[in-house]
Amino acid sequence: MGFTLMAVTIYDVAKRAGVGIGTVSRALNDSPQILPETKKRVLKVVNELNYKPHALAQGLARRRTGTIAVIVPVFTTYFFVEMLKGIQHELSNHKYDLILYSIDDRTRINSFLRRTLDEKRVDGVLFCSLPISDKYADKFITTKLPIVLVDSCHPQLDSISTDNTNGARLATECLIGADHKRIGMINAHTTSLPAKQRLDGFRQALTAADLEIREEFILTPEFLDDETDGFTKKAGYLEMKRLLSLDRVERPTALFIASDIQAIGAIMALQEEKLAVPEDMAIVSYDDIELAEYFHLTTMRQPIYEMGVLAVKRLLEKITGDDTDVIVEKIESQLILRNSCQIKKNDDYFIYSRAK
Amino acid sequence: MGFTLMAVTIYDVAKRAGVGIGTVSRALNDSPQILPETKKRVLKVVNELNYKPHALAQGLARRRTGTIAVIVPVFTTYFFVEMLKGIQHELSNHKYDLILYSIDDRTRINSFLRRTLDEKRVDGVLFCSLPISDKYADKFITTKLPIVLVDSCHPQLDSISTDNTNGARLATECLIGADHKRIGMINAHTTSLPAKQRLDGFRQALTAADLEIREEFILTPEFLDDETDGFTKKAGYLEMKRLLSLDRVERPTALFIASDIQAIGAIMALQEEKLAVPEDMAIVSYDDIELAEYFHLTTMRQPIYEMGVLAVKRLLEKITGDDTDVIVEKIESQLILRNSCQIKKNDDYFIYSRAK
DNA sequence: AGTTTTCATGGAAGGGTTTCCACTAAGAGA
DNA sequence: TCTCTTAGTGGAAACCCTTCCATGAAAACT
Repeated sequence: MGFTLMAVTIYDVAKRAGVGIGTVSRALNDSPQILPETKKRVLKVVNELNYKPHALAQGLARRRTGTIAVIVPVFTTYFFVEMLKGIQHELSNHKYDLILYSIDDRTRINSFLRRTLDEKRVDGVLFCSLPISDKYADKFITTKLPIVLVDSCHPQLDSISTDNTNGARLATECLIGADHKRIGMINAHTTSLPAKQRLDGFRQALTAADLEIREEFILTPEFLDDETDGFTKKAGYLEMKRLLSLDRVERPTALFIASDIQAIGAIMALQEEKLAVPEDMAIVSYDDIELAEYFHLTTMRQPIYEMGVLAVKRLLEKITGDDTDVIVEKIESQLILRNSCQIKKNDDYFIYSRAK
Repeated sequence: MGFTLMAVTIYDVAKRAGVGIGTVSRALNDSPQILPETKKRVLKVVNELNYKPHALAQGLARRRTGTIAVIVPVFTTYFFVEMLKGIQHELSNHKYDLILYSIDDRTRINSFLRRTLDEKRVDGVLFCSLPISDKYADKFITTKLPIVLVDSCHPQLDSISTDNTNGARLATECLIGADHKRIGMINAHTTSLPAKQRLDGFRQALTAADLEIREEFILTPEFLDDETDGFTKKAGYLEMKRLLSLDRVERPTALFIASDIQAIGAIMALQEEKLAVPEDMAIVSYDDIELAEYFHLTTMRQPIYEMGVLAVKRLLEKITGDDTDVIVEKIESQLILRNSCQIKKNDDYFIYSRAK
């Protein structure tokens, strides 16, 4: 069959099938405005010539591209991979392609957004784990370019995120339930919204249990690394070191740590002092990354994959029907119980061990 | 400024600047065929109207899209994340966008390739860790759509991959250097090219050291899971169990395991029998995934990030200059020495501990 | 001063679709 | 038999750019 060498267009198909180009287009796009037999004949020729519409030309004419943008911070972590998988999976059910932008410098968030808005290369945007300014939120609204925030939020935009405050409260309650009285927290920088919310939840739990909140037990990393907001192993290690410099009887017996990766750093600091988890220090953390299982961390798992799926579903709703109301969806996280926090028997927490 | 509401085109700019559309185009594309002052005036208007070329229209007219496709198997693993990071990073240096296709069913590899070929949505393809058939290799050649294989290869196509055979040989030599005589291997399915090559390297090392190759010490997972080729924790666990059913004096004292994740499964099997690494069983594995550090695995690290970078560089060369010769690049891996394989002193292996 | 070359410019053509409008032929209704 | 719908079709226009060709003016020649 040697003709496929030069691009075959809709005109070639039309000529060979003895019809007009409009008819070919109708045959291909399931238009009702076409005689079934004509359609059949056209499609036969389409197959013979192995004709495939040119995606760009289609996009230009249709004013939609069949592509969405996914903007994430540079993704080393399990978190984004899992989210991307959810997004990909759901997207592939709907014949959309995905253009991936990963941002390695937060000062350039806006330039990414502007480009996405201007170039008209995509039909919608998933904006993940990054803050969006009011100015750009507005631009998306006036331009009517659909956007859904994932693991982030803004009053005027659709978003899917987890309830960090509530999750942190649950995590802390787990420590309270194990009868700890002196409970502290290692947090990340509160410039990060999740960090701020997790702190709120921590406070709420203590208050509700009538426990004293001792500000010196709430630690925030001192050095500032813009990309990570302090969600690093090193930050956890250093803060734990700081805590351990306190006299034994004076320091907390249990800690809520804002992320697993910090918890792992903290555990290393404990190991250096030959201290055991949970006997010398009970720990509950957040995220349930892959490593958490190996460190027996009791931790809050976020349904990341599902967030990706939901975000795509919502985005496609906005793209197809022009649904204008704003839906802010909060997803509950789940406590994964492992050994880092001894808990009294007969508690009814859901016990889980990652299946593989 | 309120005019940006309806899409502003090159005609709007031309009219307002009092020039023709050709001139606007020339001003934007750094053509030498334009008077500097005219250019200045046009660019001023471009700014005033916040004009941005429509990416699709540009692509259609230029016959290139500024986008490349990256095709990977469904990516849970560190490996692909790292590779994607390398790719992204290098790509962003060159103003190219990335469309990500992740394949979750290998029987559909060809349909993905065909689509990429037909739709003309991308200027080039990076095809990662997947086999490509002769038929499609041919199609890429005749269509002249640039493609670079990463972590995979084909005689007629450009590729960047690591030297698995040599890497496996190095890994095995590490065990030989520690004076082990009964050395076995836990492999993955040899349907996977890397698995096959790692087995070759293993054999070469033993032969070169005049050690007997005992076929019963070479284990391959029995159950077949098409997506993973047996590179799983479970596969490692089961094969180690099988090995441990041998009498103690009869079984190997050291193992080369085809991947870290299998090694971790294997270690769990050892732990169940209260056996220690490396005292009861020395292990060297492959990949240096994030978990490897926590299990003190001596393992071969592949320069994955760099492979991504190199692949992009090569692909862009093929896209811009139409360089027709085929370059097959092999990258050396590096042995990361940790505790899972005791080694004699004064060996000159490069000692490394992952910096963070 | 006249002729040729060079250079900046305008705008048509082309890239490959979809969509809309105009047209025909056949079917329905009177 | 004649008119009014209606269904199916063809193709121009629109989508928005780049590129090429023609044009005219200025610069460089003779």
